[in-house]
Amino acid sequence: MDNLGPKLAGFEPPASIDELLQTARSLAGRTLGEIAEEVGTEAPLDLRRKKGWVGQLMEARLGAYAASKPVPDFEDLGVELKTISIGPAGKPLESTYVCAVRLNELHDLHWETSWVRKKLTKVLWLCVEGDKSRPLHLRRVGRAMLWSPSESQWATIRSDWEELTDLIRLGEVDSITAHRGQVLQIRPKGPDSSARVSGLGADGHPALLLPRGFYLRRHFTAQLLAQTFILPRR
DNA sequence: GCGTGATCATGA
DNA sequence: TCATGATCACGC
Repeated sequence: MDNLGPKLAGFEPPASIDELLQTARSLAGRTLGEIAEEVGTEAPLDLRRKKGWVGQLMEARLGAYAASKPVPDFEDLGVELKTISIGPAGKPLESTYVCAVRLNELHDLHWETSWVRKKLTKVLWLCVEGDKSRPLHLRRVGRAMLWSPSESQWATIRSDWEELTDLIRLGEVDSITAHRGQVLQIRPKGPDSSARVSGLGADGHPALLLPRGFYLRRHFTAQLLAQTFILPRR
C-alpha cells in the first residue's frame, strides 16, 4: 500500500473470484468519499499529485495486496484489478496501463510467458466517474465487470505484442512511438523523460533507453466495456 | 532504480 | 477533441 495513509481499515483479501466480484459490485453507486472513509483516509482535492489515488483506494477496499509487484493484484485468483475513469458518455477517459516493457530481458520475449498475457488473462474492470467538474469525493463508483479477452481480442493483442516485441528484439525500441499497435501500444513510463534503463540499443549493443510501458488504447477498452454491457455475461 | 497505481499537459 | 509523450507518488 502507499499514500492512502498509515492506518488502513484492513479489508481481507477475497477468498474467491465470486467473493471479489460480489464485493466489487456492491460498491456501485457509492462515492469515493464514502469508500475512502471506510479504509480510513480522505479524498484529495484533486489528482494532480495523486494520480494513482483512485486505483489505490480500490485496491485497499477490495483487499488487493500485490503492491507494486509484477504479478496480478489478486495473485491467488489470477485477477488483475483495473480502475478506469469514465466520462459523461460512458467511455473511458484514458488509455490503460498494462505493465512495464522489459527492455533488459531479451531472453524472455515469449508470448506465453509474457507479462502482458499474464496481466490480461483475467481483468476486473471497475468503472469510476472521471468528470473533472465533480469533486473527487463525490464521484461515484460504477459497474464492475470481470473480463477475459475473446479469441479475436487475444489475437489482436498478441499480434500487436509480437510486432512491438520484434522491434525490441531488433534493438529498435527508440523508434517505437505510441502510434504503433492497433490496441496495444508502447509509451514512456517513468519519473520523467530523463529516466533511463539499460537495454538493447539501435546498433545491437547495450544502451540506455527511456523506460516504457504497455498500454491498452482507449477505443479498445471502450469497446470491451460497451460489449459486455450489451451482451449477457458468460 | 524499477514496477506499481494512473492522470496531466500539450500539440496535432 | 483526442492521443501522445511527460509526469507524480509510493513500496521495496
